[in-house]
Amino acid sequence: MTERTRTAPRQAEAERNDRALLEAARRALALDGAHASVAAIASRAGVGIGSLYRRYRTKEELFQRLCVLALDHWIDAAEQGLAHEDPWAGIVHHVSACVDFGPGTMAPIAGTIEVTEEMAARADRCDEVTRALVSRAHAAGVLRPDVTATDLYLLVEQLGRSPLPWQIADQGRDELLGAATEARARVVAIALEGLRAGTVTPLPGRPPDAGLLRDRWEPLPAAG
Amino acid sequence: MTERTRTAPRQAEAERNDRALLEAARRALALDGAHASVAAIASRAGVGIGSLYRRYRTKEELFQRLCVLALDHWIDAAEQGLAHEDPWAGIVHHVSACVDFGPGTMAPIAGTIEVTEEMAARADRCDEVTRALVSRAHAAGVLRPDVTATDLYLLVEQLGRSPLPWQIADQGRDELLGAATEARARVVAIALEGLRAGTVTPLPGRPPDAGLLRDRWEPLPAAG
DNA sequence: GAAAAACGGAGCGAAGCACTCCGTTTGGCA
DNA sequence: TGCCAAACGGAGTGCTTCGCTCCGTTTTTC
Repeated sequence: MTERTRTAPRQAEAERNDRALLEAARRALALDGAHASVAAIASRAGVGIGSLYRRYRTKEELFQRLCVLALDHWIDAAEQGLAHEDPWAGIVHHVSACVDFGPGTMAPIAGTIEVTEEMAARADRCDEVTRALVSRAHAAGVLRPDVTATDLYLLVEQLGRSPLPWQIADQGRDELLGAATEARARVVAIALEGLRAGTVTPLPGRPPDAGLLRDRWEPLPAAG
Repeated sequence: MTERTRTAPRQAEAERNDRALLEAARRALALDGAHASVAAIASRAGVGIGSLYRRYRTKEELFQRLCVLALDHWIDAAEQGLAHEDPWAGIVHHVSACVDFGPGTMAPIAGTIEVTEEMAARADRCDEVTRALVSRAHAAGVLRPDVTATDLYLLVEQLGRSPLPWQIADQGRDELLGAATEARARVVAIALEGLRAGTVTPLPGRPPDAGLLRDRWEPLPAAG
């Protein structure tokens, strides 16, 4: 098959624009949460509003797509972690990769958009793969035994919500961007160290229920 | 002086309202960042908009007051930490107390309000007292030596930005609120464990510059 | 029962929102 | 070279939400 994968230049631009849009949406969401506006996203991506709406029929559709990508990223990071021979290195890889993408960024829009089947399926797979990562590390004795997969999720969500790098980028203080990213990496390293086995102080309270993370996404039953 | 501190009932209500306003503002800021609206704050506090504006001439003034309170809280927590005999317990107390109040909540409005002298003075004192807490722990050998005061600040800011409890409260899922708070405490405990001396992996990169935290608050020099 | 003080919220002009519509630009092809 | 389809950017639209003012009401005091 001598299939020519020649991409038309206009089509290539469209693809670049799509990537820029999703990246911009991710940043806007990290900075402004649920109040992120389509105008801000398009402008940040260097793309006209018209082009945004040619690709996504509504703002909600764009956000849903972004959620799918974030979940995919999470799954990939976990699978790559499982591919590591060293279970501890697997955890480290997973957490670091997730924090960089920032799945916690999606949390603020929980409950404001409809959960598609695509999203739900990805979320299930997330649970699966994360639990596998955690139990392998538990079995190897490298992860503190009282940490659950839900604990890990919350930690990653928390660490990924650092607005500092994006805030600095948004303010145009580019000379500080490297320093901000480095600083965040240090915080992640500290937290990772706290996950290691061999600690003395047990975690407080009961292990968190996984439903805690899911329920946010369901529409509210009724108003009081 | 037999000064009668009898408080008029109407004056007591005013005080209660003020407290409710500040608490509501804190929550609104945690949930909506810089987009938090005065209407939402007043409504959440169960107070009329008119009453809000009788106490604070502008939204900015309210936020400035809130920043002062947050900085005071930070300072108090550090001083109480220093009062502990055990340097490690001091760190733990400081971090836990700060996360509960959530000074990281103020980060999103950095650069959108003018920094008053009151705020600047408090910020200086914060630096001072935090550095004291950290160096005492370093001297005692209980805090990992490569952690700086700025690292600690970033960690606390990060941990304090957990939106989960407030998000759940906002959605009216009160039955989950306790679980959410407990879950957050576990994450904090994990991070604290990572601060302990005796860890093997050194922190990546160079120690962060303190200016990283300050520059956000200064108005931008000019638009590109 | 009148003055003072604190209250809640309707209303205002301005700003911001999601989204539509359309004139322009670009590359492929006869 | 001229024409068409495709992708483009952004002004315009109706509507919501914003910060804030203004005012009628309620409560306390004397």
